[in-house]
Amino acid sequence: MGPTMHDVARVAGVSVKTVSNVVNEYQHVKAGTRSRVLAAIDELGYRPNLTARGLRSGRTGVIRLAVPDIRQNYFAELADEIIRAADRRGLGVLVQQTGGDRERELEILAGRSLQMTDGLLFSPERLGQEDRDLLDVPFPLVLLGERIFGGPTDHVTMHNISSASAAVQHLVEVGRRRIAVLGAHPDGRETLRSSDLRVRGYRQALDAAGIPYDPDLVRVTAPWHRENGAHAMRLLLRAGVEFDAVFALNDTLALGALRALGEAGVAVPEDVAVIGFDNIDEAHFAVPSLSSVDPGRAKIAGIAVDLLVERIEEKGERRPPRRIKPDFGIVRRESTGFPQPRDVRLDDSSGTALS
Amino acid sequence: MGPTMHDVARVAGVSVKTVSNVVNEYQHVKAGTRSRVLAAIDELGYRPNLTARGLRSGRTGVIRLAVPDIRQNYFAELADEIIRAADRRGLGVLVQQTGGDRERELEILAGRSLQMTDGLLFSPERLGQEDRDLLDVPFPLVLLGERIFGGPTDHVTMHNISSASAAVQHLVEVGRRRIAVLGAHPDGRETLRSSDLRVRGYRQALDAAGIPYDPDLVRVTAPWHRENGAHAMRLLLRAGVEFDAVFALNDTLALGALRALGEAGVAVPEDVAVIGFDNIDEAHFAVPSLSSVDPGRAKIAGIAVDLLVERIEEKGERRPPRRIKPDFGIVRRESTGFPQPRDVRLDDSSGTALS
DNA sequence: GACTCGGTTTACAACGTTGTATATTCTCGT
DNA sequence: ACGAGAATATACAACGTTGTAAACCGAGTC
Repeated sequence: MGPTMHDVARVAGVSVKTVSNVVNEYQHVKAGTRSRVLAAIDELGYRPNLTARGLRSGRTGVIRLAVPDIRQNYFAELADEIIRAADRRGLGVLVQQTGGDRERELEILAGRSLQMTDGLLFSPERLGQEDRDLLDVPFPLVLLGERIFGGPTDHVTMHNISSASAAVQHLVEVGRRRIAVLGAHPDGRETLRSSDLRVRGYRQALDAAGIPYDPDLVRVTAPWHRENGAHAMRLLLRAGVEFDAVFALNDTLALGALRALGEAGVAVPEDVAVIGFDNIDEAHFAVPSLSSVDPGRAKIAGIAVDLLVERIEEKGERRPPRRIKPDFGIVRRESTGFPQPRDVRLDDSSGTALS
Repeated sequence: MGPTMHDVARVAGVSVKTVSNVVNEYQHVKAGTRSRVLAAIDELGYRPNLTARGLRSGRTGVIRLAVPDIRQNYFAELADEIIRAADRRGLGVLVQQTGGDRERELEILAGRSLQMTDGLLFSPERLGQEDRDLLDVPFPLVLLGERIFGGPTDHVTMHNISSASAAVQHLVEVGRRRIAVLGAHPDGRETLRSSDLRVRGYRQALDAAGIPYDPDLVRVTAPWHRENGAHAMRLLLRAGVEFDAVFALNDTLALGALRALGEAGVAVPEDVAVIGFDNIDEAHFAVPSLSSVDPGRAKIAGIAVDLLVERIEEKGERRPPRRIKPDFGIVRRESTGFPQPRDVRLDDSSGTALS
């Protein structure tokens, strides 16, 4: 254990509180005293004990981020943005993984595990609308993603329907009419999962373009891993259904699909155009480079941290929960016939929505 | 702020210490007392305050992991393994990023930032052998990676030379003799960086196979990003140097190289065989799938956490620093002519049409 | 020279927990 | 019945920090 304020106080010949005042840059400390204390701090190599400070203040300066799996590109990139945003505000980020396990997600909410943190950013993968009441937890919580709506917490999500619709519209604009979907969810009923929302956007775009809906083109694929994208693509090719474009509900599926198309000798984008969702870094470097929906990840991270900090600093009255969706954009790349990557910003609802 | 032990004690009609004893599963508590306390805990929804516990015990149950950039596959996968290993031991992981910035790396070591942690796992990217003395820090530290050797701390690294040599030997075994290297470092002198070590392994393998060394085949490429891999590959193709294989010093470079080879219409592995290093998840799903060196990441993570825990629990005398290198393996995939077994794990219903 | 009033410094308690030492109760053998 | 010794429960202090209130100091005022 390093030296404490008491050690510094003894060396400098002052009281502990004076040391504390110097450390906390309190105004009314005489210059001479200050420099004596600073010298002692330097001499002893004193560092404030944040645990003790945390006990006094009730704050730790650390927030938790709980995601399904940090290896998934989307979450790695999200974590990166969140760590940066938190760092700018002087906060550390403790990362936890649920591995897409419902029990683990419940544990996270129960605060059963580590709670030496000021708040939680939570991106659930198995909890659903029916678990909404579990979100009423006794600590600051901001929800990420689209599995639960209308809960008692702040919620940062994306324009799933309209951005999916814009993606499909982009395929229509490059002349496609038989557009397959990869990544639908087995459950027939339309729910509030992102897969269902994105499929809804797909149907809206078809309607708007006057293209009939063909259920054979909507392929069930879960979970959204690369191999599943490839597998679903192979099945679709084998099924003999005619199609000239693919809308993959995330980039990872799309990259798997690119692989399967490559294996089968199908040219992209000549024979089949492909667009993904998430705009992960890798989309830029795939062969061919992958067009995608950019959901505004950096903004999502910044807003999420801001909301959480707001909640942490909230005194008495709790303001009502907010739901925020950043702007999205369609990134046109080779897989839909745009050789030079060009980022185009679209927005169906001018500015950050607040609901 | 939630209820404290004092609240529980009052409700249960016992002393705080008895509550503490129940919470800590101390042996000698009468069954009746225990159940009364547990009932009170339940009624109030009491949760122990880990900050206070940390102050008493001097332990926080949290370790820091500092890596250059969590978005890089290697580090995401390393972080994943470390979070799992730490979780198994009841530890949380606070993730920090240095962004490959020397100043940030120095700050990390200075403990200037957050030190409400029990120890640090540190993977530097800019510090080098000359900074060895800076590693003598007043908190438990385990070093990851190969930028600094012989420092005063425990160090988990890999068999860079022999595994690189094995990779090249694998290329020789599949009949290649003109083997290019992607990812060498500009600095001429051989140092202890992983790039230099891996190039040394390359030369050893050439010597062993009786293949002459051709400096034109060793391409300087830094940093190790996908686009640089593609760029270096394009330059090599344009340079008119003859080659029938590529050893990329990491998988990310190799994936970039695959892209450039694809663009140029060069067949992999028929015209050029490619092997990478790190065996990131993505190598498995590239087109074609990428052969690679598996450095034993899971073991690295487990050992690193174990060493750190050992240091944290160390009482008086400090044992001398250890250096540990897990076993490595060569993973043979399509890019060196080994067709990939289709091991697909999926949902029952995956890949089918929605209707 | 007593008095006021800021600036400066201090002692003390408190944050919530657990180790130590001590007190109380129980169990058992004689 | 009566200790001996174990089992059970308690009071108090301490971890390192900071808020509170009070004390101290020096200079200006009457």
